[in-house]
Amino acid sequence: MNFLIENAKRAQITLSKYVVIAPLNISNLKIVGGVDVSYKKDFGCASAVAYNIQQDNVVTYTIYCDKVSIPYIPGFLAFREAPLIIKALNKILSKTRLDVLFVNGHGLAHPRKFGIASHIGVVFNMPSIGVAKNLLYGEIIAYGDKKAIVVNGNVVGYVITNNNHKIYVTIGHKVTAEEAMELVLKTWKKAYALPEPIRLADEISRKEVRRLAAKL
DNA sequence: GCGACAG
DNA sequence: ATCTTGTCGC
Repeated sequence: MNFLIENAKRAQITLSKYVVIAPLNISNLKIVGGVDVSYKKDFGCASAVAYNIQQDNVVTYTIYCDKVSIPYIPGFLAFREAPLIIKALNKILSKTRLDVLFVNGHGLAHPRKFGIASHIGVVFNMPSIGVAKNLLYGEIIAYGDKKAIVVNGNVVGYVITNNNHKIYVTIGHKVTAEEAMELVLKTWKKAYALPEPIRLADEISRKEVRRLAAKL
């Protein structure tokens, strides 16, 4: 089966209508999830991590690996990674609840306002936030001491810095741009390039890919 | 046509 | 994202 970009575009445009931008009320949040995928050629491993932000520790985590058939195409990352992420998420949701999910990539800072963070959030009807190391779409506008990520005149997220590290935080689903930024700042340790839930998912998925690749 | 381009 | 060991530096 071939991957048809025109069909994928229509799917994104249609699904983007289901994205909700609303306050999450992050003050009492406890379990923050993080997901990421690592690869070895066309073999990928997704990891989902549940992180307790009140106790600063990992509650549990899951892994799901499989061959991937769709290549990385800018603007269509979700079609490559979502199949693995969905499996890892279903596994972790059978063990714990997640109050919000951090996804490695963008949410509304996307040509069709439907980056992978929004995609996963809508599919699971769960609050989600995009965390990316590079910009895909949108412009950066400084407002005082903050740098907003703007798409079609709307602030969809913020650029935040930590030592030498810079990350782009955007609305995925069921959260506001300000809350997304606050929540990421709250889980971002100074020594690392990414907030804990995603940093750990990245570390676990990468180790798993290497472990399995060594057995081949 | 040219340049940009999450992971 | 990944290819890739040890090594230079804070």
